Amino acid sequence: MDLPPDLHDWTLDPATAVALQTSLAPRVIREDRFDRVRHIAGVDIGFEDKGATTRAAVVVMHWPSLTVVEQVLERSATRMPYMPGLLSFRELPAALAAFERLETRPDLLMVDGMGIAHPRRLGIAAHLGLWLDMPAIGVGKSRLCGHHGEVPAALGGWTPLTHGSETIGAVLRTRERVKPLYISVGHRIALESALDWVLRCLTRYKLPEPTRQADRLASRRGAIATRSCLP
DNA sequence: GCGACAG
DNA sequence: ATCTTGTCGC
Repeated sequence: MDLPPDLHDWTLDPATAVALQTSLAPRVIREDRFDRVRHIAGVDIGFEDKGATTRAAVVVMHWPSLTVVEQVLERSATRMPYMPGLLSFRELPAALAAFERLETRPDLLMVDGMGIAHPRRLGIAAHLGLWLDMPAIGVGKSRLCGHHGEVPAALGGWTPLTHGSETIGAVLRTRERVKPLYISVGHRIALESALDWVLRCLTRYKLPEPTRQADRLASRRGAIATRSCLP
Protein backbone atom coordinates (compact mmCIF):
# COMPACT_ATOMS: atom_id res chain seq x y z
CA MET A 1 0.00 0.00 0.00
CA ASP A 2 1.37 3.40 -0.84
CA LEU A 3 1.35 5.06 2.54
CA PRO A 4 4.13 6.28 4.80
CA PRO A 5 6.30 3.26 5.75
CA ASP A 6 6.79 4.76 9.16
CA LEU A 7 3.45 3.70 10.54
CA HIS A 8 5.14 2.60 13.71
CA ASP A 9 5.86 6.20 14.53
CA TRP A 10 2.40 7.47 13.84
CA THR A 11 0.95 9.53 16.62
CA LEU A 12 -1.75 11.12 14.56
CA ASP A 13 -4.13 13.72 15.83
CA PRO A 14 -7.82 12.74 15.56
CA ALA A 15 -8.54 14.95 12.57
CA THR A 16 -5.68 13.51 10.54
CA ALA A 17 -6.63 9.96 11.47
CA VAL A 18 -10.22 10.54 10.41
CA ALA A 19 -9.10 12.03 7.10
CA LEU A 20 -6.87 9.02 6.50
CA GLN A 21 -9.72 6.61 7.16
CA THR A 22 -11.94 8.47 4.77
CA SER A 23 -9.35 8.22 2.01
CA LEU A 24 -8.60 4.56 2.62
CA ALA A 25 -12.14 3.20 3.02
CA PRO A 26 -12.91 3.34 -0.72
CA ARG A 27 -10.06 0.91 -1.36
CA VAL A 28 -11.63 -1.86 0.68
CA ILE A 29 -12.72 -4.73 -1.54
CA ARG A 30 -16.00 -6.20 -0.38
CA GLU A 31 -16.19 -9.19 -2.69
CA ASP A 32 -14.43 -12.54 -2.87
CA ARG A 33 -11.07 -12.58 -4.56
CA PHE A 34 -9.42 -15.65 -3.12
CA ASP A 35 -10.11 -19.28 -3.94
CA ARG A 36 -7.82 -21.46 -1.90
CA VAL A 37 -7.64 -21.45 1.88
CA ARG A 38 -4.88 -23.42 3.60
CA HIS A 39 -4.14 -21.22 6.58
CA ILE A 40 -6.40 -18.98 8.60
CA ALA A 41 -4.92 -16.51 11.07
CA GLY A 42 -6.64 -15.14 14.15
CA VAL A 43 -5.56 -11.69 15.31
CA ASP A 44 -6.19 -10.13 18.69
CA ILE A 45 -4.66 -7.22 20.57
CA GLY A 46 -4.58 -6.77 24.31
CA PHE A 47 -2.89 -4.47 26.81
CA GLU A 48 -1.00 -4.51 30.07
CA ASP A 49 0.33 -1.89 32.47
CA LYS A 50 -2.81 0.19 32.26
CA GLY A 51 -2.43 0.20 28.49
CA ALA A 52 1.22 1.27 28.41
CA THR A 53 2.14 -1.95 26.64
CA THR A 54 0.30 -3.35 23.64
CA ARG A 55 0.35 -7.05 22.96
CA ALA A 56 -0.62 -8.35 19.54
CA ALA A 57 -1.24 -12.05 19.07
CA VAL A 58 -1.42 -13.82 15.73
CA VAL A 59 -2.25 -17.50 15.61
CA VAL A 60 -2.12 -19.34 12.30
CA MET A 61 -4.28 -22.41 12.00
CA HIS A 62 -4.33 -25.04 9.31
CA TRP A 63 -7.59 -25.51 7.46
CA PRO A 64 -9.60 -27.67 7.80
CA SER A 65 -7.90 -29.39 10.70
CA LEU A 66 -7.97 -26.17 12.74
CA THR A 67 -4.68 -27.09 14.35
CA VAL A 68 -2.21 -24.41 15.37
CA VAL A 69 0.62 -24.08 12.87
CA GLU A 70 2.39 -20.97 14.12
CA GLN A 71 1.87 -18.23 16.65
CA VAL A 72 3.51 -14.92 17.42
CA LEU A 73 3.08 -12.64 20.40
CA GLU A 74 4.37 -9.12 19.95
CA ARG A 75 4.73 -6.71 22.85
CA SER A 76 5.51 -3.07 22.25
CA ALA A 77 4.98 0.34 23.77
CA THR A 78 1.51 1.80 23.18
CA ARG A 79 1.64 4.99 21.14
CA MET A 80 -1.92 6.18 20.97
CA PRO A 81 -4.82 6.42 23.45
CA TYR A 82 -8.08 4.64 22.84
CA MET A 83 -10.66 6.66 20.98
CA PRO A 84 -13.87 5.15 19.62
CA GLY A 85 -13.57 4.96 15.85
CA LEU A 86 -9.79 5.26 15.86
CA LEU A 87 -8.93 1.93 17.40
CA SER A 88 -6.80 0.74 14.49
CA PHE A 89 -4.28 3.50 14.99
CA ARG A 90 -3.74 2.32 18.54
CA GLU A 91 -3.51 -1.39 17.75
CA LEU A 92 -2.04 -1.66 14.27
CA PRO A 93 1.62 -0.94 15.06
CA ALA A 94 1.92 -3.98 17.32
CA ALA A 95 -0.12 -6.12 14.93
CA LEU A 96 2.08 -5.24 11.97
CA ALA A 97 5.20 -5.96 13.99
CA ALA A 98 3.77 -9.38 14.79
CA PHE A 99 3.14 -10.06 11.11
CA GLU A 100 6.70 -9.13 10.25
CA ARG A 101 7.85 -11.98 12.44
CA LEU A 102 5.31 -14.41 11.03
CA GLU A 103 6.78 -17.00 8.67
CA THR A 104 3.53 -18.37 7.32
CA ARG A 105 1.53 -16.34 4.84
CA PRO A 106 -2.15 -16.78 5.89
CA ASP A 107 -4.85 -17.03 3.24
CA LEU A 108 -7.48 -15.45 5.45
CA LEU A 109 -7.50 -13.24 8.53
CA MET A 110 -10.05 -13.14 11.32
CA VAL A 111 -9.55 -10.01 13.37
CA ASP A 112 -11.09 -9.03 16.69
CA GLY A 113 -13.03 -5.84 16.10
CA MET A 114 -14.94 -4.39 13.20
CA GLY A 115 -14.28 -4.51 9.48
CA ILE A 116 -16.40 -1.97 7.59
CA ALA A 117 -19.03 -1.87 10.34
CA HIS A 118 -17.45 1.41 11.29
CA PRO A 119 -18.57 5.07 11.10
CA ARG A 120 -16.23 5.66 8.14
CA ARG A 121 -16.11 2.02 7.01
CA LEU A 122 -12.58 1.38 8.17
CA GLY A 123 -12.47 -0.62 11.36
CA ILE A 124 -9.27 -2.39 12.36
CA ALA A 125 -10.04 -5.56 10.38
CA ALA A 126 -10.46 -3.54 7.19
CA HIS A 127 -7.43 -1.40 7.93
CA LEU A 128 -5.22 -4.42 8.62
CA GLY A 129 -6.52 -6.38 5.64
CA LEU A 130 -5.93 -3.40 3.40
CA TRP A 131 -2.43 -2.83 4.71
CA LEU A 132 -1.41 -6.49 4.40
CA ASP A 133 -3.41 -6.85 1.21
CA MET A 134 -5.05 -10.01 2.53
CA PRO A 135 -8.63 -11.27 2.79
CA ALA A 136 -9.87 -10.30 6.25
CA ILE A 137 -13.00 -10.66 8.36
CA GLY A 138 -14.02 -8.44 11.25
CA VAL A 139 -15.18 -10.40 14.30
CA GLY A 140 -16.48 -8.03 16.94
CA LYS A 141 -17.97 -8.87 20.31
CA SER A 142 -20.01 -5.70 20.63
CA ARG A 143 -21.47 -2.97 18.44
CA LEU A 144 -19.68 0.17 17.39
CA CYS A 145 -22.32 1.66 15.12
CA GLY A 146 -25.39 0.69 13.14
CA HIS A 147 -28.61 -0.99 14.22
CA HIS A 148 -30.21 -4.39 13.96
CA GLY A 149 -33.27 -6.34 14.86
CA GLU A 150 -33.46 -9.40 17.05
CA VAL A 151 -30.96 -12.11 16.29
CA PRO A 152 -32.41 -15.60 15.67
CA ALA A 153 -31.86 -17.82 18.71
CA ALA A 154 -30.62 -20.78 16.70
CA LEU A 155 -26.91 -21.25 16.12
CA GLY A 156 -26.01 -19.88 12.70
CA GLY A 157 -28.91 -17.47 12.64
CA TRP A 158 -28.15 -13.86 11.83
CA THR A 159 -29.67 -10.48 11.08
CA PRO A 160 -28.24 -7.57 9.08
CA LEU A 161 -26.40 -4.73 10.78
CA THR A 162 -27.38 -1.54 9.00
CA HIS A 163 -26.21 2.03 9.09
CA GLY A 164 -28.62 4.36 7.34
CA SER A 165 -29.62 2.48 4.20
CA GLU A 166 -26.39 0.51 3.99
CA THR A 167 -25.74 -3.02 5.23
CA ILE A 168 -22.39 -2.86 7.01
CA GLY A 169 -22.33 -6.30 8.57
CA ALA A 170 -24.29 -9.04 10.30
CA VAL A 171 -25.04 -9.99 13.87
CA LEU A 172 -24.43 -13.72 14.10
CA ARG A 173 -25.50 -16.26 16.69
CA THR A 174 -22.41 -18.40 17.20
CA ARG A 175 -23.71 -20.12 20.31
CA GLU A 176 -27.18 -20.44 21.71
CA ARG A 177 -28.08 -18.26 24.68
CA VAL A 178 -24.87 -16.29 24.28
CA LYS A 179 -24.37 -12.76 23.06
CA PRO A 180 -24.02 -12.76 19.26
CA LEU A 181 -20.96 -11.68 17.28
CA TYR A 182 -20.71 -8.68 14.96
CA ILE A 183 -19.33 -9.94 11.67
CA SER A 184 -18.33 -7.60 8.87
CA VAL A 185 -16.27 -7.49 5.70
CA GLY A 186 -12.67 -6.69 6.41
CA HIS A 187 -11.15 -6.86 2.94
CA ARG A 188 -11.35 -8.98 -0.21
CA ILE A 189 -14.33 -11.01 0.92
CA ALA A 190 -18.12 -10.76 0.76
CA LEU A 191 -20.28 -10.69 3.89
CA GLU A 192 -21.92 -14.01 3.04
CA SER A 193 -18.52 -15.69 2.68
CA ALA A 194 -17.34 -14.08 5.90
CA LEU A 195 -20.30 -15.57 7.73
CA ASP A 196 -19.61 -18.98 6.21
CA TRP A 197 -16.00 -18.94 7.32
CA VAL A 198 -16.85 -17.88 10.84
CA LEU A 199 -19.38 -20.69 11.11
CA ARG A 200 -16.95 -23.20 9.67
CA CYS A 201 -14.36 -22.29 12.32
CA LEU A 202 -16.77 -22.72 15.20
CA THR A 203 -16.34 -25.54 17.70
CA ARG A 204 -17.98 -25.36 21.08
CA TYR A 205 -17.35 -21.73 21.91
CA LYS A 206 -18.73 -18.33 21.10
CA LEU A 207 -15.65 -17.30 19.17
CA PRO A 208 -14.36 -18.98 16.01
CA GLU A 209 -11.11 -20.90 16.70
CA PRO A 210 -8.63 -18.47 15.10
CA THR A 211 -9.89 -15.53 17.13
CA ARG A 212 -10.34 -17.63 20.25
CA GLN A 213 -6.78 -18.89 20.12
CA ALA A 214 -5.40 -15.41 19.46
CA ASP A 215 -7.50 -14.10 22.33
CA ARG A 216 -6.07 -16.72 24.62
CA LEU A 217 -2.50 -15.90 23.63
CA ALA A 218 -2.96 -12.15 23.82
CA SER A 219 -4.44 -12.22 27.29
CA ARG A 220 -2.12 -14.84 28.71
CA ARG A 221 -0.69 -12.96 31.68
CA GLY A 222 3.01 -13.07 32.34
CA ALA A 223 3.82 -14.09 28.81
CA ILE A 224 6.86 -12.54 27.19
CA ALA A 225 7.50 -12.00 23.49
CA THR A 226 7.53 -15.42 21.91
CA ARG A 227 7.51 -17.08 18.58
CA SER A 228 6.81 -20.70 18.17
CA CYS A 229 6.11 -23.21 15.45
CA LEU A 230 4.32 -26.44 16.02
CA PRO A 231 4.45 -29.53 13.79
C1' DG B 1 -28.02 19.72 23.49
C1' DC B 2 -28.07 14.59 24.75
C1' DG B 3 -26.43 9.92 24.20
C1' DA B 4 -23.28 6.34 22.02
C1' DC B 5 -18.87 4.78 21.78
C1' DA B 6 -14.82 -1.88 18.56
C1' DG B 7 -10.67 -2.98 22.05
C1' DA C 1 -9.00 -3.56 26.88
C1' DT C 2 -7.94 -4.15 32.12
C1' DC C 3 -8.64 -4.50 37.41
C1' DT C 4 -10.55 -9.26 39.99
C1' DT C 5 -13.24 -14.38 43.56
C1' DG C 6 -16.42 -16.72 43.81
C1' DT C 7 -20.28 -18.74 42.05
C1' DC C 8 -24.39 -20.46 39.42
C1' DG C 9 -25.34 -23.79 35.77
C1' DC C 10 -25.02 -27.21 31.85
